[in-house]
Amino acid sequence: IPAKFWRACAGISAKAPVVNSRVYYFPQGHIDQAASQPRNLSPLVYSRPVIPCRVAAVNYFADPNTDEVFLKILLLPVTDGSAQDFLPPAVAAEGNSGNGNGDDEEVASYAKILTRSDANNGGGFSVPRSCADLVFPPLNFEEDPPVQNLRITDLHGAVWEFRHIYRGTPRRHLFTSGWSKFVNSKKIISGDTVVFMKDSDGRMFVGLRRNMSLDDDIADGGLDWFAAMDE
Amino acid sequence: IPAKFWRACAGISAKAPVVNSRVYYFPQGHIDQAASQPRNLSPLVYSRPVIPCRVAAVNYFADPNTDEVFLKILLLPVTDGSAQDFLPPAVAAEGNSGNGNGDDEEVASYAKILTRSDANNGGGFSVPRSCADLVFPPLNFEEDPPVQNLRITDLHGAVWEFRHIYRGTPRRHLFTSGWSKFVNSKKIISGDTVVFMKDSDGRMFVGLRRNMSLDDDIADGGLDWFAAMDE
DNA sequence: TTGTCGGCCGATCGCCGACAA
DNA sequence: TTGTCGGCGATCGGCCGACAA
Repeated sequence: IPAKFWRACAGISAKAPVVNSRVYYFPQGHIDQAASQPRNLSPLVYSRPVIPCRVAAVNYFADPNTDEVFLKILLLPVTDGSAQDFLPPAVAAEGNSGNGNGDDEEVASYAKILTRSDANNGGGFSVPRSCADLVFPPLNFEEDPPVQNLRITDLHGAVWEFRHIYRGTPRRHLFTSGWSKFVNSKKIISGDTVVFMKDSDGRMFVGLRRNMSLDDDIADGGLDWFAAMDE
Repeated sequence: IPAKFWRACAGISAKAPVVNSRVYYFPQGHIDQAASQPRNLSPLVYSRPVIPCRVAAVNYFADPNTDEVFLKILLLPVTDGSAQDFLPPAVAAEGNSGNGNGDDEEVASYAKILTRSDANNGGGFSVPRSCADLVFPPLNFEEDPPVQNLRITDLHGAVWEFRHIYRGTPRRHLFTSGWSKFVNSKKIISGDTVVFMKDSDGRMFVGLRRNMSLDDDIADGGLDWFAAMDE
């Protein structure tokens, strides 16, 4: 997926490492915290607690089941001086747009944590005013009520249609038809976050951030298996 | 699963080989027709088109997803004369009741191919008269209407509850409440077959036979990878 | 005896404004 | 500005007898 969408979905606190920057890799931390055990690692990797590396590639993905975004980071150990400009072509093709692909283009985005009313009740979604202003096409307010159908693409390319209406007393923006199908299909629950995005061509996208805390479990700062080296 | 249930569900045309009988095994036929490739076979197996074998074990199973019954058959090649009474304990424990386990006990069973009304419409099931007589407890016909709740176990031990009622003009046996939940949960469609069974203790069971023919594709005689040898 | 149909009743879904935080 | 609630109309599931094959 494009890096700009990854950043919008992952949130401000998530940072992707810069390609060709140098980092420290902590094998034991990786083993402890990874959901799946890392594979294809030479036994030599475990022989030291920390390994200086160069970030050879960073690729952006969205989980096909949960829509959660994640990174694949290719690290190459640096022996401090030799052969540092060896650039493998391996991962580069897998996650499209590693970088340099329209990355300067800006993306308008708005993230909202879903309330119980958004996720469970009546099947509607209360659109925050600034979300409607920032990413959705302006309504024709001379209609009564103002209403439009939005076609929004998720991170896998599937298109979802939402009825966007401005009504009620006092007036507010709402998603009605199409919203509950989206919620049920994605198994979204209150506390999860939806991220609406619009690229410079006006195309709209939607991503998800799952609520990682039945009891505010994991701290907000990321679980890093690497740390940036001081230059 | 017990062999008696396997036989009731598989139908009259399916035949399980007799343990210790001699058969011919056709490796190429197995490879051609098997959904999954056979594993752990010595390359020697493929060196000949047909291999004389002894049936060492036959075990009865029901697919956890489709409820379809199937067999696991352990074949041992016979070298014609030597070491024929070598009996491995391998598969014997896996599918309970290989044989000899209450196999003489009789099972009343009734199989019905589901009509569109059974599978799609209104959510009811038209119980054939003889099915009700053979396997379900008799209703109290002095009630109006005669009605009872049946608790029927599937081949994985899960219990399903059906409301069995005798009503309508003219009177007929029907399943109402509980039937559609069963149909939806098992993904049953018209053309599939349900098999109702009752053991000698009056416990009732239900199995399924899926309709293997979008266009009456496969002939009725089984796909045998072995053939009985003449004695 | 039993497959299919239309009627109909109740449950659920989901769109709505009211109201208050 | 927006979260939650009760109302209520439309839709759907599913129980029913009628009727015919």
